[in-house]
Amino acid sequence: MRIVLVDDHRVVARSLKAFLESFDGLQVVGMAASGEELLEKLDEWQPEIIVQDLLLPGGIDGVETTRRVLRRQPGARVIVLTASTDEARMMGALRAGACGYVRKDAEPETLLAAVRAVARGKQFYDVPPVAGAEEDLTPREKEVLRRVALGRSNKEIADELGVADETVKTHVTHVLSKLMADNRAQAVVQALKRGLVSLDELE
Amino acid sequence: MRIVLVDDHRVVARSLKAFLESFDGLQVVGMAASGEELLEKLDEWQPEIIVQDLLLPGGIDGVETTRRVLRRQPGARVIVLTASTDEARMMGALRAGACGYVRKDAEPETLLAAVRAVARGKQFYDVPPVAGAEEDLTPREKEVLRRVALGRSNKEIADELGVADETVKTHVTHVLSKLMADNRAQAVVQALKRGLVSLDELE
DNA sequence: CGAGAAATCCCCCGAATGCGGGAGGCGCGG
DNA sequence: CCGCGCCTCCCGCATTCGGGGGATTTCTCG
Repeated sequence: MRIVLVDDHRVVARSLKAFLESFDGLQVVGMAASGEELLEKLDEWQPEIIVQDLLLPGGIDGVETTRRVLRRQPGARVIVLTASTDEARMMGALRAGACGYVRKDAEPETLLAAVRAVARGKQFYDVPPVAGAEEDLTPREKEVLRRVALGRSNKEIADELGVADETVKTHVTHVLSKLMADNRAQAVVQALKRGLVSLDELE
Repeated sequence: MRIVLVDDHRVVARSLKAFLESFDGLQVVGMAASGEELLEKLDEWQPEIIVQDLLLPGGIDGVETTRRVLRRQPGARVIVLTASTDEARMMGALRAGACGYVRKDAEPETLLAAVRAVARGKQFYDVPPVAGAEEDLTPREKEVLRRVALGRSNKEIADELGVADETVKTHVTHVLSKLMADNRAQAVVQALKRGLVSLDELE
């Protein structure tokens, strides 16, 4: 099994390598710290399985990385290995074509099982604890929410988006309602918890 | 070297074990997923070195874990291994007596170097990229900030703290100034980025 | 003792926020 | 075709925010 690890935490990546390679038949043929790096080396490595964190630095995030990898190598199998219970992002990865999902706080055997299941062409999902009602914000609402998290005022957001501030107020009201938040501060926290925006991308 | 790993991500912990034990003289004699678990097994394991994440589940966080461990085993050496560039929390751990600090996105050799340095009685700090002007909020200001992050209004905070809302306004103004934030939403983001509050503790 | 920080309270004031409602246009799928 | 969701805009209104000023007490530290 030719495996590639994608994790910006090099200590973690190298350790995963040691762990996985302690089992027969598993070989880590490459490690990347970002989506860009993975895409660069993809042809060279020709991995069968990609174990990938969702929280990656650089221009393309984990979900986008998965999407692009599978477009280039439809035969590859992507296992998402992530720390946070990041439902929105996880759903995104699955929709992007990942066929495995393991949380970092799972038993190591779980990851191993995932690798082996996926290698046999099966899917493997370390089931999330709760289904969780998918709060879907409209594209516009997400844009507004992102800017709210950046501390922008309604008027500033209106200027940036080229609309009237009444429009922004409407969007904000809808966002607050959907996130069950009483004000922008709570909306920001909720957005972060649900992975609608990430701390790292703010600034 | 008797090493104990503390990380709630079991996949990561087990992998670290594999990585560290691939070197002579290093032996992982125990792994814990929380501060409580570590404290329970401390007498049994008798570790010389403890490699510990700062973001731990359960009642006691990473900093508090370090503090308690060193109170019980002053001879033990604690290396903090953390993912986020979490300055406030890091400083807390150092003040609590940790003698090593390595970021998870460092080179694996860095962790190895840290273990070996610490084993020889030295300190090892994988220097943070920027010194970062330590914004020290007063205790009261931190209390207020936490509640701002919870989405409380000034009046609500005033009631909770049993003071007048003008007082809260003063504190909030000071916090905004110190965090260089223009409004509460930005203050929340800054607080999260600096580890003054953590996402997990918010509800 | 005196300096200074911390915490508390007070006033004024303009701007931003959040809520309620209404309303028109546009595109997509039944 | 007709409805429905999305985006857009508008009005009014009570509340909250954030900045400015100044004031007091308590406490620590040199």
